[in-house]
Amino acid sequence: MASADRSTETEEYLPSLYRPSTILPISRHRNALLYLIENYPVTIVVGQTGSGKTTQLPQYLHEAGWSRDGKIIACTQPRRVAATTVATRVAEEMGVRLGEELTLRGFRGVMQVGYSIRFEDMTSMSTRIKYMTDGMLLREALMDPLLSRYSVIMIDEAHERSLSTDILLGILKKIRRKRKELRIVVSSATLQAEEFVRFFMGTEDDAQSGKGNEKEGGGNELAKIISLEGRCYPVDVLYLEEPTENYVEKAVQTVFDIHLKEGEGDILLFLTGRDEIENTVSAIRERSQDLHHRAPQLLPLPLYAGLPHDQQLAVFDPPPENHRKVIVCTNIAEASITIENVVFVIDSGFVKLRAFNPHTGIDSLTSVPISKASATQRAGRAGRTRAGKCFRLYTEAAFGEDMVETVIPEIQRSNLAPVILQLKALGIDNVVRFDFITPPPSELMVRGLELLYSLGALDEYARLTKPLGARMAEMPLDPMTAKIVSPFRSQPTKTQKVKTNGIQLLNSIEFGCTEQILNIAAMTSVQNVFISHEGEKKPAESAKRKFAVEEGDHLTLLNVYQAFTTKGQKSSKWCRDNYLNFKALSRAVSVRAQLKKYLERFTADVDQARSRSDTATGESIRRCLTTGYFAHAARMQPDGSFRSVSGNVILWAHPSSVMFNRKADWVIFHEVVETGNKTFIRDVTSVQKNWLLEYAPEFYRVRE
DNA sequence: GAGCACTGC
Repeated sequence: MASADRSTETEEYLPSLYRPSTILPISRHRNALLYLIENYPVTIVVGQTGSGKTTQLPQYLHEAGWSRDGKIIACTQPRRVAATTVATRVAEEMGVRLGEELTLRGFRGVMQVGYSIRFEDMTSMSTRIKYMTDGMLLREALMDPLLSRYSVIMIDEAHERSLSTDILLGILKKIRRKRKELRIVVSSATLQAEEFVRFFMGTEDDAQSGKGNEKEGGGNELAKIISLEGRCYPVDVLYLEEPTENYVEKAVQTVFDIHLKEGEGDILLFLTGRDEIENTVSAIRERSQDLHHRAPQLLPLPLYAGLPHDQQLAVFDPPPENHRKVIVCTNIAEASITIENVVFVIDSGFVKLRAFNPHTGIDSLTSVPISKASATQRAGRAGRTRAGKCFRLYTEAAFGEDMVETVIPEIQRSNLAPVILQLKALGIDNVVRFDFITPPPSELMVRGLELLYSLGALDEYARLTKPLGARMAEMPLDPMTAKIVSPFRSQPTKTQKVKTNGIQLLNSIEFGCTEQILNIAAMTSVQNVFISHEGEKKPAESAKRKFAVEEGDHLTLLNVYQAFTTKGQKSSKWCRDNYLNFKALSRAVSVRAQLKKYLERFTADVDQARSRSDTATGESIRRCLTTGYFAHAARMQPDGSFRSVSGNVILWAHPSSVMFNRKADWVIFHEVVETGNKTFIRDVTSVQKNWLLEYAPEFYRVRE
């Protein structure tokens, strides 16, 4: 132990190129890992942060020959940033190992180690180890259903149970039956290891009947667990003696208690959202003025995903002399972002979680108690640099009795329309019987199937339609947006033919607005287009008004996109002057380019479509939007609220919408978010009632 | 008249 500790210290002085990877805890398990992977189809690696599994295991596999004969070792990550940083680091390490070829070091390393994320494919023919986002591997499965290029597929951070991870696990279990030589590695936190084993042990029929067994191989031959110790420092966990009514107030108080009574080290405070964070930062700043001017000072910094990028980076800067940083953050710092030098963690015990209600079709975003796994993860953030302390703003009894072990997987609380579409495109005809590690509730399945049917992506036998449904699945868009971008008509179903005199869902080419629809689809795919600098709300509002279009947000977003790419010349200065988010708009440009490539592949008529786009009117664009968003329709009530068509729910235009204080009758909207006690619709556009009846006759006939 | 956890293709 002593020697391990010493080498950890020296590590910080050494350039990363010479990082002595042999001292990582995983190196002791090298042979055991290789033995298991050689002899068992599935290996579950239980490893804490800092065990080195992500960086070392793919290298061991490479050295052991798993990348011979042109095969590739894949390692998936739930986040883009992880895929790129890990790949870069492993390329450096391998460069060192090829010591005699010093001049080729970086080159050789980068060529053998690559990464693939959306918009960035850093791989080549000679790539042997490939880090990638889990969503990217799923995309590849559309082209190569057996993922035949890969000899080993490691699903890293599987315990996070992202949508893509869960789908991949089911797909991999299926692939493994056809490719006995494929090796699957699942990396997991302690709590869920057994669940992964049970999943891979069970046959498909067992999954349906709810019981696993060990039929295949006649025993425990399929999946094995191996545990790696992590490398982190001990963290003292402290609880409240009495529960608190107001954790925000308690948090501020705890910050000052730590500041006055504890030693050096920064503080990480977990809260739930932007509002709470900004209020807390101000409260800490205000109360800091009471500190003696020569005593150590506090520097409170907000951190959440919606914060402009430069302000996010501020949390990594070393604080000025005589200052202690207090980073007040959302869940973003639980797994996505690591900040060095944090010694104290304050955990509110809450997180905002999204859940989809299949009866109303509404996504709610509400604050709920975290899971035990999350609490452990948050506490661990205090022990990355040296021994730390975690102050939990709840009682030990609440931890033991009120908190669930792990959070409900995303697949059990999401709109499944995109999942179903993806599975169908992967050739899974019977999605209800698909081998999910945890099957989603049937109401979610039914709702998803209904939506896809009404969009024309599935026929009355729930088969994927061709070309429309198949093409929709290929595009990186949600199904409703994919419908309006897709250049294909849906084939009328038998009942439609009878009931609607042959009127069908049209497409953007026929409406003559393909170019505009591409821009709108790209804009609704990015977040936070408008920025409001703190204390500058007024000028930001009037800047926004310049782009506003009376008919709604979609045409307003179209205006912004067109201004950015023409007048604004895609410049960051122009964005600043107009209170627009340069990064978001640049991303919209990339998304649009990508969507355009899909369209070009789908149809040779794009040029023709472009010439017709000059004649596009606001009305034709709004009509086209209606063909995809008819299920998201609502009607304004006399009091200014809206009543939704499906679920009959009271909705309010989001304050960011141009419809916030405008009169309208019928509208369609991109998304609904329920927060606290109000339900908001975002990206709202006015339409006419007869368009809804015209473009979605069956949907509205049923509703009436 | 007042507000948006986190990811990913």
